[in-house]
Amino acid sequence: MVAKNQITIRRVAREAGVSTQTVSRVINDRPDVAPETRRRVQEAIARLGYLPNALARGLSQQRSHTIGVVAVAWEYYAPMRFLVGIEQQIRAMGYNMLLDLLHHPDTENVDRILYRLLSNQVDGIIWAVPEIGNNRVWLSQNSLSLPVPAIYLTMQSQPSIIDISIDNREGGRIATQHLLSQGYKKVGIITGPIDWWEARQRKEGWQEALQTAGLAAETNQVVEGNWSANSGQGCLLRLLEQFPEMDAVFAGNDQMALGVLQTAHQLGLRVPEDLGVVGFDNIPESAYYWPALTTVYQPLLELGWTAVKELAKLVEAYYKDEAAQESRPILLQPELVIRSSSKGRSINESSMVQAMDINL
Amino acid sequence: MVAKNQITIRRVAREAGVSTQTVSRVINDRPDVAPETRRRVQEAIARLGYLPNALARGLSQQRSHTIGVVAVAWEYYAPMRFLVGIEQQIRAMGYNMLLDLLHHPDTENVDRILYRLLSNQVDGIIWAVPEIGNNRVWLSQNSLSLPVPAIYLTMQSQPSIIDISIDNREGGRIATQHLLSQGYKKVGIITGPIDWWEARQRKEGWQEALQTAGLAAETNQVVEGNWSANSGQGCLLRLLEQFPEMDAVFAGNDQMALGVLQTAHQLGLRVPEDLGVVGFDNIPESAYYWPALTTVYQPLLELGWTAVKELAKLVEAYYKDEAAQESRPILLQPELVIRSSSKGRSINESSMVQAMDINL
DNA sequence: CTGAAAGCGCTTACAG
DNA sequence: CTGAAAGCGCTTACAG
Repeated sequence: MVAKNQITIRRVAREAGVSTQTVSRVINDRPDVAPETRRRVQEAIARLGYLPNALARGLSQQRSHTIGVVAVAWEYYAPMRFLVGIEQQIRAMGYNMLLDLLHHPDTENVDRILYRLLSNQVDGIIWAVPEIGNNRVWLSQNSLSLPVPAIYLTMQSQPSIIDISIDNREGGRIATQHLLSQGYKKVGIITGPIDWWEARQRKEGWQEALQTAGLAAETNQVVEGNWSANSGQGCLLRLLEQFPEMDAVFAGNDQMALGVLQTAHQLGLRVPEDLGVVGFDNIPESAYYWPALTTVYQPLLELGWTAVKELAKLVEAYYKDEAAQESRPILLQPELVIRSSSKGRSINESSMVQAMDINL
Repeated sequence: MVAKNQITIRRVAREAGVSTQTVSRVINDRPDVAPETRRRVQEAIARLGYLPNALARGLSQQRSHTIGVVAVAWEYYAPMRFLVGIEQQIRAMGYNMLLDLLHHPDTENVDRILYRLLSNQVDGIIWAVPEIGNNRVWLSQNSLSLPVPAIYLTMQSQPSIIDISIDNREGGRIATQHLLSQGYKKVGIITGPIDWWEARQRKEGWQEALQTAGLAAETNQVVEGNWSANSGQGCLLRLLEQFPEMDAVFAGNDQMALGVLQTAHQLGLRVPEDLGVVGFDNIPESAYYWPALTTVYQPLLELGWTAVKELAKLVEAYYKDEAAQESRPILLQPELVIRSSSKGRSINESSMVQAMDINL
């Protein structure tokens, strides 16, 4: 073992002429230390550049002040965005963040991840992985035996599990209703992969809006994409084929909407005059698509913040041995962002001018 | 303290009828254990669901097997992308990843971050923060006293510091040279914020390409953006004003190039006939811009992988007390991705058909 | 091949 | 207000 020459608490104690537990009291800001003693200790700490060993502290305190975060290693905007929110809040609350990324969130084995997290004695876990197919089954088998508090993001609520999600159903509903309010009548949908909970929810919202308006929501109006811009292209072509009278389309995310816009150009379809388009996510670039994209904003940072705050409550209760308070699923509300791509079938100004109004 | 009822090594030892150090030998896969003993121990571990306490192990081994990663909390593609690469490799090599995100990478105080990382006894640090303004000065004051190995990403090389970067200068050069090879002669540039090292490097590459071709690279051909699509819009307008004869523009990233494309549409400028456009990054959506964007691919995942591998070498050498091997800066090469936005001033087919060839 | 003992660097009752 | 001692759960020479 290489001597790191790390300064220990013992060294500080000797330097300040006090016992180690007095140094410990000062470090942990306890009140029961004489002012003069405290000063001497602080001075010794500063002079020696003492850095408390968090491993030792964690071992003796039986907690690490570390939160384990499991997220998805994808290049899409949303997962990365709420990861940032999570990190911000973890930082603000003084915890450390141990990060694991899943590369195959639909199938990846969860045990290995939990093993590492628990082995590192995390105080709690945030499972920021969207529900896809059966990737929640381990929960019903395991969750009760998870020895630390956990919060789950983006999933169908289950009994005795605390989850936080964006209200995707409502998002799909307001997106579709907006199209209807602009005079579009035949609204198709390009869903995300339908084994994703979020994709299904957005589709249900679309359906609800159409049915409320007394309009059809048939299977020929639906095509399933895979979130990529590329799939948006193919999906629009298929949709036009099986639903030729379509005058508007709701795409399950902004990337697919981008594919739709490009393909519309290629086909000579004018957006929004011939085809209204609405996306989902409000990625920063969507305001600069051509035409600027109407889309649904998700409070992703807030999602991350909320997750950490809720988890922290559970963790503190856990260590104080309080009864776990009644904690129920939280649903954050999305908001419609109206831009040029959905300006209706009959407008006077050219969409160009509108876009310039908005973006320049 | 709440009893977590955690199974300890002592409990396993009792269960298997051996000493704790024999259990330890089995856990750490040491050869000197009798087969039958090993079996009994493994069986006890499985039966009890024993999970080694990484904190205790770290404390006694004087190392945590954890790598501290400091990155930038931005929504841009590149920083998030190499973060994924870093995570993959950290995982593959069996380390844990302690993550800190900077929200103001240009000014943020570094001490607080280092304090937390070192306090957690990280084996090494990856500083995945781009060089901006003076945000490297702390290095010259501190680096020699950093008690653990560190690797820096995306910065101007400095003596006795190991850094890994994409060759941004070369990227700028091939982007510009490509425009020239397509027949464009008056190439403007929209740089990123010029206090960013990457922005300066890309600009130097642009300059070099023009000068090599015997063309001018004057200040009126240069405008400084801020990486956002929004700034791409304003920058194009300014550029057209101060450099009216411009027939092509090299944008410092894809988002700004997107702003250029949209503004060109709004002004009635045809891309690529009236204006060639090249971006930088090759974000996934860039293939679906209108027209599809020519851009420069950066091996970002590889950047992350390489950083971790190099750091691991240093860490292992450090713990074996070997001399730190000669380790010098690494420069990864970018690649040009040719699409429709730079197809030259005089082409026969419409750009629409070309785009369809490529994307559909 | 196996185990008793000491040690990693902290914190925690407990006593004064 | 302060300190001696024990303990957190592992691993490491050392001895046999």
